[in-house]
Formats: sequence, structure tokens, C-alpha cells
Amino acid sequence: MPLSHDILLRKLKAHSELSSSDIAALRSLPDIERRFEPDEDIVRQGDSPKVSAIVLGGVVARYHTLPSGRRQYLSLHIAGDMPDAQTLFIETMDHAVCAIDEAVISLIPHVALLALFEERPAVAIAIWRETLIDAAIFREAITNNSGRPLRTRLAHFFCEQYYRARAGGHAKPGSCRLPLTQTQLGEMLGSSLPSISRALHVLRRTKSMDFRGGELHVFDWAKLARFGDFNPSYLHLRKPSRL
Amino acid sequence: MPLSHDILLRKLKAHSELSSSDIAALRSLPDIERRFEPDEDIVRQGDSPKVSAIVLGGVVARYHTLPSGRRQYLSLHIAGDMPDAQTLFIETMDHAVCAIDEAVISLIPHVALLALFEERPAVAIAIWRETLIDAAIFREAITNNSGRPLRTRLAHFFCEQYYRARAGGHAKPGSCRLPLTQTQLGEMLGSSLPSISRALHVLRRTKSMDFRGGELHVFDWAKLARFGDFNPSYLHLRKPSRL
DNA sequence: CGGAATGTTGATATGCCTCAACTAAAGTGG
DNA sequence: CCACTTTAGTTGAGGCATATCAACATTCCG
Repeated sequence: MPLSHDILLRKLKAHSELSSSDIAALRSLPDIERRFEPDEDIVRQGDSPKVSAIVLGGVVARYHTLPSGRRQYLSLHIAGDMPDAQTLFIETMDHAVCAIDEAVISLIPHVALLALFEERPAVAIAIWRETLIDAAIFREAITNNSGRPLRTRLAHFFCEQYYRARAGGHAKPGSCRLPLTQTQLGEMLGSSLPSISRALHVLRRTKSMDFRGGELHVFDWAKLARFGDFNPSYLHLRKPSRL
Repeated sequence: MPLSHDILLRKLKAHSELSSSDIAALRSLPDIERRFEPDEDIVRQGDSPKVSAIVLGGVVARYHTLPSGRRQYLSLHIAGDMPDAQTLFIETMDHAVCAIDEAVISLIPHVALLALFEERPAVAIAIWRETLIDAAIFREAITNNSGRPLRTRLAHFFCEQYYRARAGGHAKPGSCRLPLTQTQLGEMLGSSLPSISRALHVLRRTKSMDFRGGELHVFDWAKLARFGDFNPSYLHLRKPSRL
């Protein structure tokens, strides 16, 4: 009964109802824990993994590699997230998943998950829903990266990370971990390092936030959210976090 | 036994195995057919529909509305697609779906689909997979709109539409329907009308394609795909189309 | 303490935006 | 069927946000 599954459970409960037998079945899933170094790949583009990952600690990201070699980060994942749930039903990875900082991952064999789905359809639905929320986050990223000026885009990104960290219970009051370099922020938001640096100065000057040393500080949530044009409804969490 | 479901079936078969009883069950789903005018909304942001839509004809799009009023199109859907499958498990729409040209839609009650899923898990998995491929398309859109110059972005977009139309059997040899204005292309790719117009001229000058009158013509697929940095693997179709 | 990685800042270049005028094509009503 | 209006697309001029290149400052870490 790996305690680690409680982390997934907590995440699923944020949007889905599960019975006590669902929960028990989930808890009894076999898993292997693995630690990854910063920047180490967890799954690569083209792979066909036979396990799915749950993030237990640290930060993990999905990314594409462009022919130029440039990296485009697609999403960030923290404890409780299943960044490669899709490998259950799509054989080949169309993107890669890597650790951003040092990350601890729980790996669950597909066969075990599929057996659980058959026995406990409610769990399958909860994880399906999880993948659908992922898709909503991707859609928001399309809009964010295509339709907003860089300052707004950056603010929106910070809002999302902070909000998700809080919703998952992984934030201190007023701050959360966000171990990205400015180069990586650029690769996330489709922008260059110097532009990120300058946009960040603009944000800091609003006094609503700060970002340094891999830590995101939020001083004035309402202001930051306004600045970043952020509305959390796309995250589809049942009880909106108080911020 | 609405024949219209064969259109969905064909789509699902492109990536999933279904038994004859799965197919029979799918065919027996009740549905209502509805016609939508160009630009008419099928579902709106904030709605909680009790039915899911299958596109039977025409072109349909998902979109966000920005506070400025600007529209960001997120994806395009043609016959066989289920642009709002997610409403099965996510109550509230975080985006809207509209008809681009005149579109015919089949609406299936959620209750009927959910009952089918219970009876025929393979169908549930096929549709789950469908939503996962949707997510892969969103990811590609993030990369396309964030990481590539406008000409490339436009070429990539044309490649995707043409490839998907062919895969679904909705393309003539060398061309497919794509009833978008340049304004809409701009709202798709996060760009302005004049820039689209100029980028389009560049593409036309390569002699690999043309786009006019809502029709996309492909003269030299290999060239266009190269220009658009297009690799169809993210569409996860079992038998890659010959082009 | 020295070297590598990260971030800041400036100068210059450029892709794309905005505004605007104009052309072309597609309805619409007399 | 033709003028009238509307919508769509083209083209030009000027400006701005962001890219690129480069030098420097700072922090981190062995």
C-alpha cells in the first residue's frame, strides 16, 4: 500500500468523487519509485513506455524539440500530476517529459492501471477527467502564447503555476516553488531570455509579485491576476482556492 | 440506426480496434441532427451541455474569447470529429464551439454515451483516445504558434488541415475544403490579417500550394511539409496517409 | 578562489502590428 | 441586370515589441 498514491488521490479528489473502495483499489496499485536529476528525461519523444508516471516531488515538464534544436516546453507538472497518462492509450510519445529540478516519480505499470479501470470504472473516469483538464491547460497555453503581449503572458503563467500549487497544497502562504531559469521561461512562453528578463522587471515593478531563486512570491494576487488576464475556470477545480 | 454514426466510426477506426458488437452498439446510439449557420455557436463558454456533438459535415472550430473581444481559435474540426467530447466528464465549457461554414452536427445525449461506455469499454477507450489525440493537436499548436515564424506557422497549419482531411477521406486529390477567411487564419495563428496576407503570398510563391475561395490546394506536399516543419506523427493515425 | 551558469543591460535589427487607402469579389435590392 | 453595399483581400508607411548580438554583472558551486 504505497503511501505515495495518496498524492495522486488528493489530486483526483479535487475534481472527482471516489468511493472508499475506489480509493482502496487505487492505494493497492503496485509502483516503483524513481529519482531523476535536473534536466534528465523521464520519457523521450518516440518512446512507447509500459508504465505511467505520477509526480511525487519536484517539478517535471513536457516539451517538444524543434528542428533548430530549440526546446518548446508545453506544460509544467507538480506532485499529484500524471504527465504521461496518455501513454496508456497512445503508444508513441509525440513529446518528451523531463525533470526540471530533482524529481521523484512513481511509475505504475499500464497493465495494473488498466486492470484497475476495468474493476473500478470511477477511477478510469477520474483519470480521464485529469487528461481532459490537461487538454484545457494546453488550450489556455495556445491562447496565452498566441494572443497576449509578453508581460501579460508571463503574469498569466505565474498565476497558473501559483494557483495550481495552492490547489494541490504545495504552496507556502504567499509563495511557491518554481525552479525555472529565465531561459526556460523563454522556452515556455516562446520568447528570448533578454525579453523575459525585461518583462520580469515590469512585473516586479507592479509590486504584485517577485520571482527569484526558483521561488515565486505573490504579494497581491488580485493585481497579478488582473495583470495576467487570469481566470482559473479552465482548471476545473471544484472548490476554487482562496488566495 | 442512424447512418450518421458511421462517420464517427470511421474516425475511431483510424486509431482503435473495435469488435463487431462494439460497432453495433455504437450504431444504435440515439441522436438528433442539427444544422448550424456560419459563425453560429454550437456550445458557448460557461455552458453545461447534456449532449455531445459529432461533426457530420462542414467545419467547426473551438475558440476562446479574450477580454479585448479578440477571438483565439484553438482547433478546427471536420466530419467524424467530436469537438466537445470533454463535456462528458467536465461540466463547464472553458471555451466555445462554433460553426465556421454551414455545418451539420449529430447530438448524442451524454446518458446514452455513458451507458454505452459501461456496456462496451472498448468504445470508451476509443473515445478517450480520441480526446488524447485532440490534446496532442493542442500541444502541437502551442509549439507552432509560439516557436515558429509566421510563414512556417501558416504552412504547418495548412499541412495539418490537409493531412487530417485526407486521413478522414474528406479531401479531393490535391485539395481540400478550408472555409476560412484570412481574418480567421489570423485568429487561429495569433497574427493580423495583413501579415497573413503577406505570408500567404510567400507560400504561394513556393508553388507548393494555393489557398483561395475556401479551398486549399496542395501541389507539392513534400515541399510544403518541409517548409512548414510538419511531421504528422502527433496525429497518431495508424496508417499514415499516402500523399 | 576560480569557473560556469545565470541574469542584466545596451545597441541594433527585424518581423509583425496598426492604420489607412484602395481593389476585388460577393451579395442585395431596384 | 446593373448600381449599391458589404465583405474580403492587397498593399504601403510608420512604429513598436521582441529578437539578436554582445558586454558585463552576479550568483552558484566545486
